[in-house]
Amino acid sequence: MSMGFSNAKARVQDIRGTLREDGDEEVSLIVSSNEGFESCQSTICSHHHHHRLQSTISSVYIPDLSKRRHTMGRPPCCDKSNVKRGLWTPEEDAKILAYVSNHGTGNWTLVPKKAGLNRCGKSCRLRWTNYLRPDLKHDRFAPEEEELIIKLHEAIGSRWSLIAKRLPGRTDNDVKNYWNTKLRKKLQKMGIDPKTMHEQVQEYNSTVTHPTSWDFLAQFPVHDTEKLPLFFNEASSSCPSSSSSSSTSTFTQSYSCQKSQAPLISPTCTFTWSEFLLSDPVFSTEFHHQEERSDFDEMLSPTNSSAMAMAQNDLSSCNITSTGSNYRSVCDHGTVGNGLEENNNAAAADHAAYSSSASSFVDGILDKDRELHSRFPQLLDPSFDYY
DNA sequence: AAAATCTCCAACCGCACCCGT
DNA sequence: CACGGGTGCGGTTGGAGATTT
Repeated sequence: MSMGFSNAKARVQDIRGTLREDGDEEVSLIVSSNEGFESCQSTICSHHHHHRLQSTISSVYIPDLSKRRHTMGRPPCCDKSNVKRGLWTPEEDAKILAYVSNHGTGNWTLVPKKAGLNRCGKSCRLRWTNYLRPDLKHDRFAPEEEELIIKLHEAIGSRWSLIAKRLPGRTDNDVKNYWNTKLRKKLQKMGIDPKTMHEQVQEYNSTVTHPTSWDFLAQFPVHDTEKLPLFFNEASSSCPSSSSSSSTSTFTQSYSCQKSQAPLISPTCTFTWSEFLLSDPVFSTEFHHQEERSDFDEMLSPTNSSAMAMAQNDLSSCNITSTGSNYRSVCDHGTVGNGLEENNNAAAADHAAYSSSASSFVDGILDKDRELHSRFPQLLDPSFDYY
């Protein structure tokens, strides 16, 4: 049974909390739906930053109020305004939850009045969409999520809402904050300027209009789906040779030199961004909305597809290295040589250890970079010809 | 130990777009 | 077509807590 308040199928009838002797709080929710009433209980642990109810309606999110920061984003912009701003109290959260569960979302300007809140409607909407929504994740970003954010940002820039839609349970605000506080700095430390990368992609995209470039890149071969990132496996369901893959097999193939192995690849197994995006339940649903449709029509149109193709190319086939201030795709422009081909296999063999040692995508890149340099010191030789 | 600096992220702002009238 | 309310979105802020000096 999966419930979400956004469609008003479930209604919170009552919320009660009891403080236990150990400091944790016992929370009881009475939820009704068209399937009847349901009671669920959970414990808010004082040492956990966030919390989800563990029950059959685990999608209902109860924030850990004990750790809430008592800060404000900014002081009230208008003293004449009589509405409250700043952090939300548990009581206010409960009112929003109760209101949304009873009435659903929409018409947020009426919410404060109907819910008995001294807030502006916009603030209520933000609180719901960014924090209280039951389908939100409140745990740390996974390496797979990092990877996806980086690649999508490279392809489409800071269109956080679109990126967030590829990350179930994450809001645009989450992604944006994570990018600004973590990922951007990590990339910059590696000598990668994310802004420049995206601009280069855009520039390349604007100069390359010949459809064959898209055809070539879009059909960039996939050798072995078992080694592909998880989200590519999702997209490659049409590929007869695709098989299931564990979520740990995320990184290695991203650094393998696919292009040099093109002859080995079955021509029947291809990948396209449009397939990738449409294959996702979240995306495919959203794609029916006109706004997103126009966004992605634009993004995926033949004349604008090279950016996505480049990103796809990068994702599926490139050997990313970070040497000094350079960020380059070793295999982008030609054969690298037997060494790297060999390395592809070696990298696959090393996959398990590699995945477990890398704490994040970026860390993974750095690890892989070091590994490559130790295996193939000729890559560091200035006379080495990539082309 | 205290001060300075950095990190994180919830919340805000303001613009643009959608949609009904 | 114009208007206005509602909503979506990206950029920005600011202060508590963490870390460094």
